[in-house]
Amino acid sequence: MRKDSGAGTQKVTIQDIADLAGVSKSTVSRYLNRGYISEAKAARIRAVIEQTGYQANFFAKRLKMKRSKLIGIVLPRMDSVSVGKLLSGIGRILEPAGYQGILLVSQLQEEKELENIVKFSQQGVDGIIVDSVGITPRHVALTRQLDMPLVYTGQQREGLRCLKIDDYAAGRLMGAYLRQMGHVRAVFLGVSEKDRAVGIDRKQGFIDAFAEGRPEARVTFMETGFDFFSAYNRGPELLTAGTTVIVGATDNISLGVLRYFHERGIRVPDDISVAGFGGYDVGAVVYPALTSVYFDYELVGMKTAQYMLDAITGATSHLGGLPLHFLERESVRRVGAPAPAGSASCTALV
Amino acid sequence: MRKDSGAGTQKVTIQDIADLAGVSKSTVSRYLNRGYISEAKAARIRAVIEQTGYQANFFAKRLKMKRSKLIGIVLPRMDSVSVGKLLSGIGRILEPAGYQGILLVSQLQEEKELENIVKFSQQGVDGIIVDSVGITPRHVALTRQLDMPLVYTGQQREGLRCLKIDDYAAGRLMGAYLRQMGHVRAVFLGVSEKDRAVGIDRKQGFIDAFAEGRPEARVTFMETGFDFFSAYNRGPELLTAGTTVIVGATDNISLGVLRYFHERGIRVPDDISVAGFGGYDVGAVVYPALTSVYFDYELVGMKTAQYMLDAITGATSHLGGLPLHFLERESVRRVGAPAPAGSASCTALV
DNA sequence: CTGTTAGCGCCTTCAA
DNA sequence: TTGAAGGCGCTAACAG
Repeated sequence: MRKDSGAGTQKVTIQDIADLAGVSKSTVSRYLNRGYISEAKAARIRAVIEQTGYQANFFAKRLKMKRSKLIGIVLPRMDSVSVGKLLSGIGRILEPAGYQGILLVSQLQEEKELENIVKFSQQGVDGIIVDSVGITPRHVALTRQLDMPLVYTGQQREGLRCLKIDDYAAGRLMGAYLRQMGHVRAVFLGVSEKDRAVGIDRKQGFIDAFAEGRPEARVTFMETGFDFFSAYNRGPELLTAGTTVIVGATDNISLGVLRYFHERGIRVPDDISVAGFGGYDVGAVVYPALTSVYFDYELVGMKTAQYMLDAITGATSHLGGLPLHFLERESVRRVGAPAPAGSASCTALV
Repeated sequence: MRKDSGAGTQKVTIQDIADLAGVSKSTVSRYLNRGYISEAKAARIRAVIEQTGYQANFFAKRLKMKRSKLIGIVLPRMDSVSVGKLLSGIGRILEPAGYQGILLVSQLQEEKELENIVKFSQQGVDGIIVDSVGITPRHVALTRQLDMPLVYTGQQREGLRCLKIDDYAAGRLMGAYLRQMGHVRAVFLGVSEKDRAVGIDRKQGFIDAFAEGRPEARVTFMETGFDFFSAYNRGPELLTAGTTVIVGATDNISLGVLRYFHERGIRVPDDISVAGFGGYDVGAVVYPALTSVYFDYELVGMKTAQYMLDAITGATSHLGGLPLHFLERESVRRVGAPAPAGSASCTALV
């Protein structure tokens, strides 16, 4: 005798409902997938399923199907706004396609990142999205080993599926803006060069556009971490002679700088200008509101997920570009002679 | 002929390595699980596994085992610092225990939250953690239906496994502090009462402690959303006669208020005090730094996960309390006569 | 249109 | 200790 109701999910199998409906397993299976059954039996089956609350066993199904409808997502960390947005974007695409994301966090460690990729591949996910902090040769090798598609975001590497904002272009956008605002000497408060995207490309883009055709322009580089506080602690070294603007590689860094200046009674932007990258909401709430380059991480997530889906189905991807948006707010002031009008655009499509 | 190496994971089965090692499937299986095999065969098997890079098929294993080692996590949203911390905490416990979290996001919709729980139950996870925005009778009913443990966090409900910070106590902590700082008239800028934890408990705790034994004390309630901007927009209504302090139900709300006051040239805390809840890092960077009650969401995550594990293994949980920490920073000033010394403690264990 | 027959890859008695 | 056999729940030919 079988528990007829109330009891938990998962106990009743396709066989049970076949018996109850007086048909065979395969008929039920057909009903469940693409029909080809008489309306009469379909109705009976439907009724039985209804009243038993039958749910197909996920693992049995996957074992047969060879496709898990699961996408592994490897993240460097969890406690970051940009990661949150990225995930929202990924989910926005994955969910309607019937896929589900499953996460593993690498805690900013390369070793763990690799491990996580391997772990996912063992679990038979259909694809892996990696928000990497740095793609090494080992990543490349591993990626080739795997028999499932990998899509990287956050970092870029020749020959791999990658999708990220154009950090170099973002840097240029900021560099061009500050140049046009008349700044000549800047401090770029950046992060480790191990992070190629943020540590190198973004910085280099800035320097290139800032210095372009101006031998007198000077950018001093200083390194810090990703959080407010480590930036705050670099505060005392920031004010070198002639510097008129501090550019943080991320908004968080710039926020730390803003705080430091506030405590020292140094007024922004009157005494010195500050700018950042990311365009987080919080930058609009502090005062002065932080001038920044906005990255639409949610869109990055969406495109990355689409790239993944295309890779799975074998479709060719037409992803278009990732727009960069310049947020001119309050933390930068114009210095020296006014630049020629109309020399800076506010939105670039790269 | 079989591809001997290089090729992807997942193709080689237990049968393959049995053949290669000249033993039976069951022997290999035994080797994989708890041994009981001669060292000789064990060595041969080990070698073969090594060189083939064999990985047990996840789904086949789960199908047999009835345990997935997967914990479903239902989140209201992704783009929030507290959710990120919560997840970090959960991962910290789950991972060493050999479990893995798998996420579904409800986008703050009750309907989706319920759907997500059902979805997980179908997938055969071993347990579900729900960071809920409001536990309804339907949640209660559904929880009873399921044959796997559910643990709620974020909200509380009799008869369900719940684990959350004590919002009432947090409210009291703030209320007591402001009272002791001499404030008499406050505006509590809170959220919808549909969110019982934040919308009701936190507020009520504040009111109770703030007004305790002081018939002259007055708290005006105003409702807003969870983001800076909706709080910012309530700015014009904030300054009612005699009000000396604005308490935001979350730090984000208070940040919006701070910005509004800044724009109006209203000085904090000289002209008016502001305080919040959450104790996010960013509150330390704005100026004045925001006085707040700190919630250790990472710890909440850890305890929640532990609760889950205990529920799975049938162990009884000894979870202890969740500490609340008062962050006295710069945004509140003392008004009127000094309160009797030593009447406020800075840390409460609840 | 439907039932029968095979497995998917793994774990687990059950004898040997 | 080991191998053979059975089955987890489901899908996918294959005949009818």
